[in-house]
Amino acid sequence: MSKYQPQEFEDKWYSYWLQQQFFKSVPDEREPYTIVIPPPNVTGVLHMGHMLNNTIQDVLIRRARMKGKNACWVPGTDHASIATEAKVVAMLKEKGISKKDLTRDEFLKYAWEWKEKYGGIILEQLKKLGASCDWDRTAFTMDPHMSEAVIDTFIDLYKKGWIYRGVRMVNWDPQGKTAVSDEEVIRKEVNQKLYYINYKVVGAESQKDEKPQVVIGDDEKQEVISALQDLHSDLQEKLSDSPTFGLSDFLTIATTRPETIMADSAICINPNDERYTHLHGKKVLIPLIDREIPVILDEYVDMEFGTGCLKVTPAHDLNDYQLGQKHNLQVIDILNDDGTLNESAQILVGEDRFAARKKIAVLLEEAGSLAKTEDYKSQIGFSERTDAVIEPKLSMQWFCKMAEMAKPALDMVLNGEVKLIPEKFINTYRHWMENVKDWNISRQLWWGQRIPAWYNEKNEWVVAKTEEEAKAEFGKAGIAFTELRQEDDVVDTWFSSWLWPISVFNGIAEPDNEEIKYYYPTNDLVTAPEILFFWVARMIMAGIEWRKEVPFRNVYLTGIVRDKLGRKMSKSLGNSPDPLDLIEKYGADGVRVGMLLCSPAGNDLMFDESYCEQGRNFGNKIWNAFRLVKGWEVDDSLPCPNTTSIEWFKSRFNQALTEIEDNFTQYRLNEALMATYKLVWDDFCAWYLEMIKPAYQQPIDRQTYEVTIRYFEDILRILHPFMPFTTEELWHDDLFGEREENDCCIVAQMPANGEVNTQLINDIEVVKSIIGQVRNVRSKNQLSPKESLQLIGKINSGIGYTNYTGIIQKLANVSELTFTDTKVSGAVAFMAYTDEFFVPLELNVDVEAEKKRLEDDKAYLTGFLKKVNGMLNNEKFVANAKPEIIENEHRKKADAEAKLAIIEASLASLAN
RNA sequence: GGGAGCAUAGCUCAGCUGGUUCAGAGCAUCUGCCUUACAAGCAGAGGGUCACAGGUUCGAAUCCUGUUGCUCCCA
Repeated sequence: MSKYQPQEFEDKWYSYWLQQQFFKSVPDEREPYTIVIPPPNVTGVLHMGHMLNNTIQDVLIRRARMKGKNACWVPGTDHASIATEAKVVAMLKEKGISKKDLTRDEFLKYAWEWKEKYGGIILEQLKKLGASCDWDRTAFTMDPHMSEAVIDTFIDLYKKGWIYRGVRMVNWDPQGKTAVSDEEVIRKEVNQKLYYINYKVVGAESQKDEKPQVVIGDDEKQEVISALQDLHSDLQEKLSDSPTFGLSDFLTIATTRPETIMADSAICINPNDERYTHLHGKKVLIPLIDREIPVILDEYVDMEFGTGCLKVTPAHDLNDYQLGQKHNLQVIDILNDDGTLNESAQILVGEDRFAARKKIAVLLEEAGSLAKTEDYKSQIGFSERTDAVIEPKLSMQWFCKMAEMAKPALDMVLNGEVKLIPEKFINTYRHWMENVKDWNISRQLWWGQRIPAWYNEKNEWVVAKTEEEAKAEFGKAGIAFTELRQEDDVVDTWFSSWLWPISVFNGIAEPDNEEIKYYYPTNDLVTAPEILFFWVARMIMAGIEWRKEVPFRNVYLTGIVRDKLGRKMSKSLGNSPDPLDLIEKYGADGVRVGMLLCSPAGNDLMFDESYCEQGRNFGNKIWNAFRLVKGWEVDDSLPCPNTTSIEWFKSRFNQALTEIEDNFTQYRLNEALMATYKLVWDDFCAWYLEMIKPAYQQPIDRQTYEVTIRYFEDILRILHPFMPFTTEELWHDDLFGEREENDCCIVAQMPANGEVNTQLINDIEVVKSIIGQVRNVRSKNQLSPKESLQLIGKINSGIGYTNYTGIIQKLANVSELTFTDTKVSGAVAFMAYTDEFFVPLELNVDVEAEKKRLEDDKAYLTGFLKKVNGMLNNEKFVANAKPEIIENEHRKKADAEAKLAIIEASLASLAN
């Protein structure tokens, strides 16, 4: 056997598993265990987030398979309408083809070609990781039956009155030329400028020097009046710096978007704003285009912000839109779908919104209407898909009502039908579900499921699955038509992926089919918290709506993969390693282990390549342990000297098994892995193998050999979910004898729980401590490990050392272990538990150092005892603490007193 | 601005509903070893006022309040 080179056997075993159809699942008598993959974007390539996510899913699915469940992991991709359409448009552009010149069908043909060519890349990459998906089930959100489910559910919701159509302010992506949902808008803080712009007040040529008209008939109030007039003058003076107040024939607004002034419908001020009472009922002129707009009053305006005058642009701002609705303002849309200015703007027509912003600032400056500019930071929305700045835009869209569906979906999480792991996400979930807004489901794209709505020439419309049915609907309603036109928009991709756990089993069209009944609800969903609302919440809604049952029992929310500096790994930052390079470098098993080592559930993980290195080193350790065992010759005439070691490891193994099981139950995969890691590395390799290992080139007895091979096989089983390739490779070594074609680690049964001899485990802990201390004596006295020592024990505990002398002698290199009832003088002494041990050395023992060590121990124990006694003498403690805790304190006291007595005795003997 | 969460060794994290002198694991670091399974290793060692300040309690990393710092979500 050669060095550990995992790359040499990974592909071989993956092909073998495929060939043996081990990933394939068909309904049978066994209990199902099902995971549907969060379908990666069809345009995507594997990134570290996928690596983490799919490693976890594969660990879960492999473990379930080995526990005798019918494990089914359904893979697939989603069609990612915006991202894919953008890719296809870009590809066509390179070929010199413009989307505008294509018909819908022609475009879709190109899109499908693109999808067939590139759409499967990410799934191929998952195979490198070892993902044991049932590839025969690979689904795509635009597969015919998946699309049909989307259309059917659309119609169903429409009939329930939960889908409606209306003009709304939507998040417009001018680059993707489509609306996107609120959840697809990413807010970022951006440095901007705040432009202060003067609007001329109509019919207010020269109020500047006028004193306020005060009409009071009472002469006696004259004093008050002149005082008021003085106050006014003072104010004028004080505020003369401010453009707002200097000229009462202008008002000044502050805006970050000067290019939209041509779309203004009003200026709004707060009625309580005393600075502006003179403007009530007035009209102003928009600079540059001189269109007259009213000044309106609304308490919505924040008097503190800017100048307190708000330009109202209903077509281009959500809040302004609402204000406009309230005050019946005109809506003037000056932007084209691509973000350029249209004819309604009158000026700068055809310019891009950002170019227009710069130019209009110059124009305003020249016209003397720009009072000043200031730097300003604010939150701007960006499209998740194209990163274009989102433009609030009014348009006709399709919406799905959420309130009715949100309620039961919330309840299912609150009552534990669906568990979120970690639980902290329940709060976030609840908050969102209680404040859920209607879902804009239409997208102005071609790639996706086309909305099944049909229009006649007058734009009257019906919702129907086919044109024929639509015609029938028109007929039924008695509405005339000559020709029907289908809605151009498609539905949001999430409107198909929310059906994913149902539609991959064709559960919408055939709700009673065998597969959906067997596999649904699925068991675990593993996904990122970012899409808790986008996707998870909506899948729960859809599940309840169409299956009357939640789609999964547990949602394991992974963290975000960040780099060492805590930055999210992303392509644009270039701080993400290529997962395939990592696999090449450390092996798939090493990367899998590396990912899991640093991924506590729900917390972000600070990924570093060194974790993969640790994973690879672990693989190497296992590999070499195997080489050791493989190299042994068996001599059948030898008796078995290792019964204690053999029994000890069995107990330790069973103990660890429980611990691992427990960690899995709580989805603490990193801890399950660490428990496995320590069992294998520390207990098996460092202790057990060392205990039983025959001397160099010596044979081993039959019994130890056979047992150890069985242990090794069990170890491969528990390691398999984490390290599938290495374990499968070793599984097939002829050390284990001939194996049937389908006898593979991947389908082996997980070891069952067994008995744990706690006494033995505790004893061995003491034995380990003895071994450690003998080694210490050696290194402190600069003795070679090869030099064997004598060891004498004075046993005060009840531990029966006869079973352990062999182990101690072997691992501590002790030539002779004897026992005595009296202290041994002139030897190095140490304690293990309450037993004393002496190592007689040729050289002089440093009595002073020995004394100091004992004094230190004594001081420690005295302090310890003092504390324990303090507690036991404290009436309140005895009165309040639980009995078992008090009992424990008594035991601590007894232990400490026993040790102390021994130390005292040692000190006394040293004094002689 | 509203809400949630986090703060423990150089790093990544355990530490459950207070109770061993409770402060722990892995990695990293340091020291000594190429001891024929493994230097991708072996044998040892060091390292923390559990963010800060109060409080509750016989007892606080753990519960409460405030402060600071960071993160996320929503507006």
